[in-house]
Amino acid sequence: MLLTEELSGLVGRAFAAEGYDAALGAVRVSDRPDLAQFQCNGALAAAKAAKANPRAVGEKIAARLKDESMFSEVSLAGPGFINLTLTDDALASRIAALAADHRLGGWTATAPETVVLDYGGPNVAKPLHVGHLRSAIIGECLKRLFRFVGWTVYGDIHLGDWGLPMGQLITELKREQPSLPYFDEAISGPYPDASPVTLEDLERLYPQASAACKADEARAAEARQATAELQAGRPGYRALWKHFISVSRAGIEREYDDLGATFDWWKGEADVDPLIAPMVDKLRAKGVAVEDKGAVVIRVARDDDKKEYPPLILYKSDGGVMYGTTDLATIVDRVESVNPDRMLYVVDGRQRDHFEQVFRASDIAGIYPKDRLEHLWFGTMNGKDGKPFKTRAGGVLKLRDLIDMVEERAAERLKESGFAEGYGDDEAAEVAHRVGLAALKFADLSNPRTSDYIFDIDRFVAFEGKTGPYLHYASVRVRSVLKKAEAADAGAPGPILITEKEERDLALTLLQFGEATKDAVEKRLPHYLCEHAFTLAQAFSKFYAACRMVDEKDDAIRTSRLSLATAAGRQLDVILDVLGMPAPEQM
RNA sequence: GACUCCGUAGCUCAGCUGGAUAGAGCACCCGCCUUCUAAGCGGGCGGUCGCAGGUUCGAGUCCUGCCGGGGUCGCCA
Repeated sequence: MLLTEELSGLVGRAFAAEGYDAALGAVRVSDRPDLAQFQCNGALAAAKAAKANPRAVGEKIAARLKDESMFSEVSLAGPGFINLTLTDDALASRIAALAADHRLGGWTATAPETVVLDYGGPNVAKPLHVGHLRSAIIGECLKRLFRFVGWTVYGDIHLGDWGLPMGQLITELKREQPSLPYFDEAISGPYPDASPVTLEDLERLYPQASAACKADEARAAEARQATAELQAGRPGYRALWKHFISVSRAGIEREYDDLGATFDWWKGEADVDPLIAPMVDKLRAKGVAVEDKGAVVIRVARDDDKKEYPPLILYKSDGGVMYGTTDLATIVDRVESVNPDRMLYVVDGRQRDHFEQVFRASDIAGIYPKDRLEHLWFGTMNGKDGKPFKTRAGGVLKLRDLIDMVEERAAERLKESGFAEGYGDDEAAEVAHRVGLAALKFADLSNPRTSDYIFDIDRFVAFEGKTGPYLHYASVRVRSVLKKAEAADAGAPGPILITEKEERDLALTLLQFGEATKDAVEKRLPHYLCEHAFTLAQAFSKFYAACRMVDEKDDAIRTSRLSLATAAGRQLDVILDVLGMPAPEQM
């Protein structure tokens, strides 16, 4: 049980004994650490409801708590805050339990769920750019976090391989190499096994095609036509399209691998293509899908809507499908395959209206209830000027280049600081990779998911203060000092004995891990976990600066500190693993 | 125009169901390596919480209006 839950239960019983709602006993970490470790504000709420004096209510509750042996102090302050401070013995016994737990006090879901987590969402032929960063990083972290608390998670990359860009690629290639057999309607296969394009070709063709279609309506129409024919099953286009996907996927896989993002499913929009026709037929029969202006749609607007929700288009008037169609069919697919308790989408907030449409459509169609579909949207990534991020040259920054930049900077810092002395080239590169990636990930994850995001290179390569590398540094120092202790035969970690303020603060921080994981899971907000990780690293750093370990003469104090350091290091490493940014062995 | 997210220290941001003296990090200034990694630790400077009303014993937090910015608004994804 979480410490705050244990305390809330205790205080809640005191409220109940005085005839109040036990829920008023909610205890949380104190806002005023100078006054107490924990606080309960329930007396204020109780007094409000009962029209009584809050201090009088507080006095009665406090009086009932004074006998509890785990408190060293129970007091009433201000308008009616109940302040609680634990005895060092009570803290020590709870740290002992935490250290014995292989999850270091992490929260365990009371009702574990099975969920599909949809994140990543890269598109065929488009190299990943900074815009893909957040979905990958947040999604990967949520996947690990949910698993950590006991959920079953299927991570699906949901590859964009079925829309208009495919038709644009086809028509663009046709202009360059019109003699390829894929374009000859007289030929229906077999087609060559070798791809007519390389990854570099695709990355050149797509922007070319995209620009051409924007500038020339005839080209756009041509691409739409090709898309519709591809989706209708034209053999040459299908064969060509398969090459696009396999060539593209290899590159995409490599990039996610560098980011440390892995997926259980590599499904694409096209995988649900066979489900679309039967799905739409069924919905037409039910009267859910209707014809409108030549298209087939599901109307999702409600009378009490504040804004106008356009219908979800299943078939365009040219017969092609849209991403809303594949999104809906993907829900069908997920219900049929694993029938999860929930489906979660880690996608940019600019698509909120779209998901609202899809979720409503799913609900109306009876495919899957809306209240189990969640769009875990994240903020828009802007440049320093508040406008959509662009490089100095005005283009998009490739993810690959960003990662290289950060790792180079990490390597430089490693050299400057003299940390890399004695490391082989391989290890130095590995350290730079881990530290650089942590800088990148922590800079992203430590913002609340829903906040808009100022993309700032300088922030990503800053390794001081509240950063990923700071967490790594703390982790490495724990390892290092424990190694030194072992070499000096300083004894095994012993019973917890709290004497110094820094020890007490570290213990209290360690005990807050459970709440941090619970908050992060329930709100689907990784930054709660980041906040805790930083507080923990800070508490350890202060402890490290104030409390000697290896050469502390008092045996009991020394071995206790080794225990505290061990617990702190293990908890930090568990968190770094969940955040997807494991620390190097040394740095 | 409608809807939506947002406006907190010089900069980037926290602030949980309204509660005590609004917190971090960076930047700036001062101090700390003959002792376990100074990517660290301690101290200082810095805020009319966009503006104006309202609800409340109590508002950065809730309500209304205004100002300023981002985003979305049927056959792109």
